[in-house]
Amino acid sequence: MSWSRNGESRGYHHGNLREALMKAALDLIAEKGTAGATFAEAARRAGVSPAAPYRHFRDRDELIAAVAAEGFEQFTKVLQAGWNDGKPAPAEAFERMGRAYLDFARLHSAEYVAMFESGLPIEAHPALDQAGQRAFGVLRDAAEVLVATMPAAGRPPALMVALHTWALAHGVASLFGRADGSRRKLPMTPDDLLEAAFLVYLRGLGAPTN
Amino acid sequence: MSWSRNGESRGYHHGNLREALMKAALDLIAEKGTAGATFAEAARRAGVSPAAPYRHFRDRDELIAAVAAEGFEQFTKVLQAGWNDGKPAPAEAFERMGRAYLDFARLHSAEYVAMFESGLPIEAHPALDQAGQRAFGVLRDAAEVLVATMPAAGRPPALMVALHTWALAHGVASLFGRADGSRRKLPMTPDDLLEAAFLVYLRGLGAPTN
DNA sequence: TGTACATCAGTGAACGCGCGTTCACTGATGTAC
DNA sequence: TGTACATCAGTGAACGCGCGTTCACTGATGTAC
Repeated sequence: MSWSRNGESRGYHHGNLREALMKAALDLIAEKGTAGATFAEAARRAGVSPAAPYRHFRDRDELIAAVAAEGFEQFTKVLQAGWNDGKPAPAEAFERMGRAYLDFARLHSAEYVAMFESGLPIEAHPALDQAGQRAFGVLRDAAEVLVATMPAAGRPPALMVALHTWALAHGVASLFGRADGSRRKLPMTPDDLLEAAFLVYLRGLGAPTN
Repeated sequence: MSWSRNGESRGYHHGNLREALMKAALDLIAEKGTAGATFAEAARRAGVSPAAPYRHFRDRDELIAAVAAEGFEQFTKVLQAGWNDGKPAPAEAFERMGRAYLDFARLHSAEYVAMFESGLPIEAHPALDQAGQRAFGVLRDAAEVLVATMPAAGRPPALMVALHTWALAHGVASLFGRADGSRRKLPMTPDDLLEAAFLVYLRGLGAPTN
């Protein structure tokens, strides 16, 4: 590589500026929230002049949108890994996916904020919208499989189950799963809280809870 | 009153500046998000010089915190009204409280944003923290009553039920209940989605669902 | 293999803007006597 | 009832700051021949 990791010396070209700006934006979100992620400061952290980011992003929103979109890509993989094709049993895999959801929100809270609280108008960022829908697709497909294990009579709509799951996981993550100071105190771990909620919910659906 | 509603003419003293600034902050949050609510712009909208707000709030955060705290006060009342002392039956009242939750999030979305997404460190604003805990107290008390209607064997902890309810309602509200452009599309109303989730959840708890 | 040239990524200086904040001030209100 | 005075809420001008954005530029890289 032509640039040093410590930023001590690098050539005229950064070589990796796009990624460096996204990384800086994530750090800024983690430190100061979504409003603290400015173009100028991201450039400064990347060790580059304030005009340089314009070679890679049209404006600040596009940078945040790129960060959020990449967050959704990772999120999709994390959910897929948790679900693991529903093995060994759909109900168990579904819960494991829920824990994977929370892990992501906790370990990648800056990405999570960019994805869900950036306030970007999704119409203006179709790539972001699609990335988000791919992530939700994992949830929905898992819900299809889960629902199919249930008795045909009174089988609930898979889409509804997927939406309920998402709402529950998102609610737990954003109320209690924050790493920053705005998190609410809790007498149990967010994981345990979500797992318990899933168990109750699945029982309510009439699902086999292994 | 000594000040006209249209701002056309008023005396040297505004007479109502504190409230006017809070109202302006809410409008700004609704229009541009939490970051768009600046001290200067709030002063401008209240028809007052940029130095005037300092007579009422130490800084911008204190203004937002005041807005959020008042939001929690209203929220508490709305939840209490929905719950209505658990009448006529706890399960029914509990769902009604859930709808009240969503109504609040939809009809007072700027307050809701200030309450849950302002990024204010709660330690720094104890009054805000307390207001939030009073709101949660309504939920917790309702959960106590609801749980008490269930068979003593296998009765779930009320606190857990309250937290699950909060997470579910917050998840639905913040993913699907927004009035602004960042809301996700949904093939049903958020109210219906939440109500269905409650029904499933309560069934899972073994609650009598009237 | 070398050279000329096009392309590209980053420079650095400059600008206008809105924000936060301070300051000495002034007009209005209320109260003591 | 009137007057003097203290208190308070808002003024307006000023400042420094960081951000977003533009601009002509320059150093580096890659490629055609």
